[in-house]
Amino acid sequence: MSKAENTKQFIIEKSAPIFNKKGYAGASLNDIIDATGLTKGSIYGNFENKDEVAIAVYQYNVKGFQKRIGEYINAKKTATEKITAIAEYYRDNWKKVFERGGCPVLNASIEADDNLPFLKTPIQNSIKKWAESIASIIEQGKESQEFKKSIEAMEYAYTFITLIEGGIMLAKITNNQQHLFNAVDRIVLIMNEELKRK
Amino acid sequence: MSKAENTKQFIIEKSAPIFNKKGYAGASLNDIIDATGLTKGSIYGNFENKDEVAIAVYQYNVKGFQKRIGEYINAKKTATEKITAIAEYYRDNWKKVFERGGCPVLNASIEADDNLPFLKTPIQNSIKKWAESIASIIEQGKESQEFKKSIEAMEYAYTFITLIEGGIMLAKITNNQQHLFNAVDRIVLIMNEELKRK
DNA sequence: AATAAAATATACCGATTGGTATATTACAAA
DNA sequence: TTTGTAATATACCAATCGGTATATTTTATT
Repeated sequence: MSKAENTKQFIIEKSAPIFNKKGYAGASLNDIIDATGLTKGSIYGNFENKDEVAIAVYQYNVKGFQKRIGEYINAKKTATEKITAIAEYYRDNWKKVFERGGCPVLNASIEADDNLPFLKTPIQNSIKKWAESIASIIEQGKESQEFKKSIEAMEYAYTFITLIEGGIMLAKITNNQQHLFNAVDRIVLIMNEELKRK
Repeated sequence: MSKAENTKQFIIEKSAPIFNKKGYAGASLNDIIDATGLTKGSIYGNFENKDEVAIAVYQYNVKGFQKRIGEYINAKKTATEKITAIAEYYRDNWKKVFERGGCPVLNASIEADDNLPFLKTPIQNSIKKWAESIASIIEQGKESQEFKKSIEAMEYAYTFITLIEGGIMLAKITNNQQHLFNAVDRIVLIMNEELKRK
């Protein structure tokens, strides 16, 4: 990695929690400067403008999340265990997730949908990718005879995301992680009651 | 209503969609000035500062939502019908909700939880109130023998809110209202499968 | 109609915003 | 070790930010 690429990565990593906590409009260049210890010239030498930083930070945040939950999922073999691992991930890591400012997908979605067109496409793509990765687990379950063949994998994937995001929002604002636990428990319940072959 | 009270209300109404779309950090005083046609002096003659406007606008947005969904719910008699009316409300009004910038509770929650302490208490109170109003419907259903006596009303109320908020977020950012429909359909499904006496 | 008070408008404030042009420093190749 | 270039720092910009002090207008009371 070149020095510039290194600095670029450094800026992204240091700015990541700022954008996720304060939002795009709330995160100022001075915040980035303070967090990195760099100067304005260095920021703008590595990024065209604030939008570019925001996009890079969003991608970084999502990638980090994918990696962390992916480790949970990939440690399991069966589809049943993998879906259960999603719930386990949030049970084990809700605190760290909250400390980082919550789910980057949720945060960016709420701010961007009416206001930040340049962020919408990256967000939409990341959600689609996320849903597809859950759907592929469900498809695996169908092939392994764990789940019913008639199941619409993508529909259930989006339902799971709905529960996760709603649960995070509710748990975070009320300071009560139980709401998130209930949400992810329901994912497991839906799997057992609707996906599983009986 | 005095003239000042009138102006205050006028400012709130005109600023409401701005705050709900742009967020607190994104909505500037100039936005409020443009939307109202008033001047800075008039704004600050009726509100102490921007925070006060934001709080008043949030209360107004929530109150409006409560009124509109309340009309749907109060038009029904049985608890079963009332819960179903929640789903019907979003099916019928998703477009208007989206045009207003989405759910004010969701929007404000995401922005405030790490960033706007002055808004957290109003949000927490409105969520609690919302959950209690759903829970009271469930309690009504328990008394009328529609629902099982063993049901934890508040827990289900929060699950329904989780589904609604997650569904709105997903539908809005993907431009696909079906995600919201699936979420509210699941509320009805949960009612039929878990709340109802068999 | 005169007057007091309430409401709104005007004009300004310092601080901060995102961004740029230029100067300086660090680094790699010869 | 010199030299060209890449990377970072400094210094500045106009515009906008939230907020305030004061002037003006509108309204209600007598």
